[in-house]
Amino acid sequence: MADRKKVPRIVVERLPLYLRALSTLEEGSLITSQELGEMLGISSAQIRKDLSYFGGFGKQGTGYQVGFLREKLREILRVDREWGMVLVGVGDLGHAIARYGGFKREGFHVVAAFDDDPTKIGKKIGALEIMDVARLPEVVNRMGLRVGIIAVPAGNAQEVATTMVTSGIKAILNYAPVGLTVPEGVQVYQIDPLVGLQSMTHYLEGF
Amino acid sequence: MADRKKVPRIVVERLPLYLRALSTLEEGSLITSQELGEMLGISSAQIRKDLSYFGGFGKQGTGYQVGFLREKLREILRVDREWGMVLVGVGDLGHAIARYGGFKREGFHVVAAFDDDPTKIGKKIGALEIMDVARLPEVVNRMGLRVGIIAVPAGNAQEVATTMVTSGIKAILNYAPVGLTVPEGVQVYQIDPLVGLQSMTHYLEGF
DNA sequence: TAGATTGTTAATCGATTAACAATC
DNA sequence: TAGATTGTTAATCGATTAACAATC
Repeated sequence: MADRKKVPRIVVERLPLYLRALSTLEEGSLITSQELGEMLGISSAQIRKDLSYFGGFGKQGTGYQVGFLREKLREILRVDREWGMVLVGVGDLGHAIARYGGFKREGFHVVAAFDDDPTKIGKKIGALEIMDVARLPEVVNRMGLRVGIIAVPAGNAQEVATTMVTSGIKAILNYAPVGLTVPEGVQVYQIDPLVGLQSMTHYLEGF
Repeated sequence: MADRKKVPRIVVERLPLYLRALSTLEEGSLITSQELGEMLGISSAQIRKDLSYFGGFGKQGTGYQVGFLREKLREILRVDREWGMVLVGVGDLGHAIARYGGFKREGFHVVAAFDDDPTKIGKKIGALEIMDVARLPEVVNRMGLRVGIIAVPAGNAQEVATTMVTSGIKAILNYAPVGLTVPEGVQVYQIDPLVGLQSMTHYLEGF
């Protein structure tokens, strides 16, 4: 019943996890914040608090209807539609990304792929023709794309990000191991496996 | 000068970023917390506080010696050595991971690769022969490995994680879109691009 | 020394948890 | 109604920032 106060980013980042857990359950069934919390290793209070930023989706004494809550979360996250994405960088990682079924299944589709390597341009990746990155602005504009994926080496990532932003991209999934500078209002989500490895090894005592 | 109080995980996860920034600088040069903060978009106070959990590495009035601080961070994170890693799941993503130069460059090497697909077992990935996942415990034990990477579908990830843990793995980089349950003392770092996409689209108003 | 920046303490800010009235 | 669980407020916890004495 809130919707007034600013929603912390960390709250928004938990909603996809709730969505993921709900999709393992029967549409028509009921679930309590307690049960959902146990599935995710999160307190029931946190789940109720998180949801309350966006409204009241449950029933006292009963819990939440799985299908209904799922629909509401999809609306909040705006994943109740299909999103076309532009991919820049078609190396090993780019190939894996373009082919990954987990994105498509959730409505995220790579609809254009770019590289700056002349030996790759013109080749196909699935049904997609790899294009010269110079054509990115034109394509993003024509297709009205808002989501971009960066899978180029660290040294080229900022340049690609800047091009994306000036072309109209508003959300960037960045696989390059470098922090990006983008204007206010543009989202960046950093995929950083090396940070993961390097922080985990800190805890490996005695090896 | 502290080293008493418990270090928050979020602090440990920032150290790799400091390390990354430092490696773009001259070994022998000096840097202030102010400058390092500007490079990373972090306050200078936070950098000094983070470092103070582990000791005093700077000089008042001067700043930090790049090479020295870098060495200290490498010790703290235990990345002042080579780490052998076991990879399970050799699909597109697994291939990209095994071939990724960014891990090797920082001393993280995939030294054994496994899959449960009979058509893949025996094939090579670079110099590595893909082995039956049934042999994982034996290999992890023999090679004394502590770090594992999971690149299997969501449905198999927990099973793989459990096998890894019973085999002696203490740190898991998990690319499967599912939360893992592991015993206390085992580290998990979740790579979750879909969470990234789904949380970013929330902010895309009016598209 | 004079100037500058660290390392640390205290103040602030924000997120999580606890508790319970509301209500289904 | 009686029992249960939400939604929300207040209390707690933890992380970030500000400020400054220490000191190079």
